[in-house]
Amino acid sequence: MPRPSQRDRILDAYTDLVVDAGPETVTLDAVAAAAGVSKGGLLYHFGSREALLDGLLDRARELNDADLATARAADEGVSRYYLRTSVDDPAAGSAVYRATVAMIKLAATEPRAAETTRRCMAGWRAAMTEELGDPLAADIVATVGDGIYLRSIVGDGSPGLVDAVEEVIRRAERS
Amino acid sequence: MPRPSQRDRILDAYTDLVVDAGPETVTLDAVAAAAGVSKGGLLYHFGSREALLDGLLDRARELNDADLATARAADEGVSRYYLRTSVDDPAAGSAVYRATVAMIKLAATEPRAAETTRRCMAGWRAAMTEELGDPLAADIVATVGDGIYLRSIVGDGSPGLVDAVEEVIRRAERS
DNA sequence: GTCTATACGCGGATAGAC
DNA sequence: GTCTATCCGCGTATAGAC
Repeated sequence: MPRPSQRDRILDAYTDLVVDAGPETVTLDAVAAAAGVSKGGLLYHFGSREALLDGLLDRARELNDADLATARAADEGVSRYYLRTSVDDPAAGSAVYRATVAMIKLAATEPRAAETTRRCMAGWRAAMTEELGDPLAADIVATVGDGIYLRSIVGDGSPGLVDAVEEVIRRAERS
Repeated sequence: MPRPSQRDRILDAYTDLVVDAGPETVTLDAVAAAAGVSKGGLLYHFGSREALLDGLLDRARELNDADLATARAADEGVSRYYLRTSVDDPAAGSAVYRATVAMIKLAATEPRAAETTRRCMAGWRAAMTEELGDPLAADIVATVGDGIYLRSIVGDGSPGLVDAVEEVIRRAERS
């Protein structure tokens, strides 16, 4: 992994700010300061606020797709992988996780972000349906994962589910 | 029910705008126009943007509490009631539903909204735990409901779950 | 490539008429 | 109580130096 480009550093800063302050309060000034560049410098890399959003969304999508690929290749299976990584802590979370949370927070306001989020969710649901065979079981697992994301958006964890991933899947599968 | 006060009309307009455009784009001008008053008129009733937010949050909380009380009294039980009403369509939704969606969208940015949302969620979870006995089953049902809300935030329905409410609860309960 | 300085528009809030 | 007019601050974007 080469050292992160200036572009990536800026996107990292933007992502972090969105995750812990919310989209509305994030200004170009704040992003620039957090990334260690001036506003002018930021606007050299991303011509506008919208371009910055697109940058975040593109990267979120890439990270998501890579993560889904990893999950598909994992021994534990997609469902287990998804549920397990959904209960991560947003603050200490992985790059994918933080990008995803940022994307969802942005989705409350930006149609583009909502669209990208739907795409990502659909990918996971499809993979889980494929894996579990039973569409309803897949839908339950996917929805539980989505619920966990919503909770982290509102600053709530899902402690009860962390240790119950196996059992949740087992119950979802019963017919 | 007396005809809605001007205050309520304004809150209705604000709620609707947040639900279908997102918090970031909603200006006092837009709210005033939608409510059929001038910006000055709006600011007579709510002294600031923040006061307007508080108004929405207070009402959302009231509506939520009343809804929870209804659910507790319902023959079908809290879990079934919660899941069933969670799959409502946001556009055509009830007042509680729209207020809740608005609150969650606001939660992405406003700590106060996040706090209120957590409170509301906790109330439902508690009621379901009480009802089902099994904490994990309650947690699963609650999380599925939350996931359904997240989906409607990003403009996605949960068609597969609409007709499967009974079955979802049945599976969640299995131990 | 990155910075400083500045122009510009918009949204929030106030003052005061009616 | 509700309106119009106006002010002010802030955030985006541009121009141009280095």
